[in-house]
Amino acid sequence: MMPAALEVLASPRRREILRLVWNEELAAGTIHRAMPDVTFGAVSLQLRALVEAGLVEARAEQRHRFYRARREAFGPVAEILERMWDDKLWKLKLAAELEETRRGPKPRRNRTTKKRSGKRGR
Amino acid sequence: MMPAALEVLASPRRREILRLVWNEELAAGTIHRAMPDVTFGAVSLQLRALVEAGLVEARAEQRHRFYRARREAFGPVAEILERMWDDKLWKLKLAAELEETRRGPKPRRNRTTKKRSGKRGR
DNA sequence: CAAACATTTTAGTTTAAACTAAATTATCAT
DNA sequence: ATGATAATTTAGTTTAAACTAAAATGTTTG
Repeated sequence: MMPAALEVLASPRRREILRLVWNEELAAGTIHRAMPDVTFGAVSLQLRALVEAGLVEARAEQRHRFYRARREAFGPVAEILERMWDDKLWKLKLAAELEETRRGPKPRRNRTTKKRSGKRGR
Repeated sequence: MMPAALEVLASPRRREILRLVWNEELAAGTIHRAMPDVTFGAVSLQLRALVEAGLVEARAEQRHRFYRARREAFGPVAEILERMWDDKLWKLKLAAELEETRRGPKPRRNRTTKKRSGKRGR
């Protein structure tokens, strides 16, 4: 548990993702489907932050990338998080925080990355 | 330990303050003197955040206000923090983070709140 | 190879956090 | 009251986080 991890855990959005990949490995797309209020891109960026902090692992398989929590990396914090997720009151609190904490542009509607032409090589 | 506390712990500055008032009660001014790179006002605001999160208690005595950590409120996190503070490597990390994390206007120099006229009633 | 799918990356926008400077409040001493 | 000291509060500034939209990357399938 390094100081950086505390920063990562501060975000309700990242905690929400963490909860999803706590007990099972999930593909990025599956994680995104569980939080339709943000774009796929946003989820991908948060997943990156979690991986860089060493809290989550990624595994590529075919077109998918599967993510799961590295529970060993949490130490005593694992307990705190699990208790939070079990507690109904805290579930409500998380919902409220996600509402509040939404940053970036004002809420719009349909949240998948929109394709357009699809040309241009690098 | 509520979700809000995780947010509060995310700030290196607040963790620095917390460390100071972990084992002893200190006046706001004493705390500020220990971190001369920020103004008294900035310290006061962070103290407020810590008190509002229930992590720190304040006691008024004469012209002073004494602050101390409410260690009961930390649960398993207390251990994490104490280990962080004991660890020499983490001490270096904290210094680096404080350097990095300095927000607000670019660094200037002398950091006490400057007085001016001092009139004007409310 | 093109098209579809799964995901990441980039560039730019909005919002909130951490801060500063100054003003204000509060207490004590003269 | 006036002044000195201790701290808080307010208003405004800067920076970084969370996000969006679009483009890019990589993989599988026809």
